[in-house]
Amino acid sequence: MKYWLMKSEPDEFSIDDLQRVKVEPWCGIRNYQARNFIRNELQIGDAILFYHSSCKTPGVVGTARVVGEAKADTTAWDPESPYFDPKSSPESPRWFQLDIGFERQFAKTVSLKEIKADSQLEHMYLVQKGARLSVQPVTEQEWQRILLLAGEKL
DNA sequence: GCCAACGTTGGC
DNA sequence: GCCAACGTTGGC
Repeated sequence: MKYWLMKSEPDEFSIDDLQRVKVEPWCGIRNYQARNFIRNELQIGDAILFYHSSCKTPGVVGTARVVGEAKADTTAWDPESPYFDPKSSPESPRWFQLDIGFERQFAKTVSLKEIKADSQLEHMYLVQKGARLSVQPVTEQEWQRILLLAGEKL
């Protein structure tokens, strides 16, 4: 089992939304590196740190799990969708999505500020300069450290 | 709202 | 294949 971090803008889709719907098709990824992770490396059962970005307190707010296989992102060929990409088609899909299931919401957000200040997390991809990937790998040590900072049981 | 750091596009 | 222009991300 692998560990990942996924970013979401809470104004668009928050951990509360995920808790409500239980399972969400994670679509709209339009970055090739993130696409490759989604399509090639994320597997059912993999664990996800759910991260809120572009908000008052950016940080990890809970966990989720991969619950579905990668499949073509149909929003890419929907002209009405904000994620429309004319270069993707049902015959040759360019973008992929997969189902994410709610796991837990932390009682306390592990803020980006805290993560940056933590010497054990200084190598996390998230805090590297210019790191913007919305889907990124996390080590088991980083996973455990984040849960510890959240005051959660592993 | 600003802007640094990237990624993408498209002319050449 | 180069690279300038443009678009996006996301913290502040």
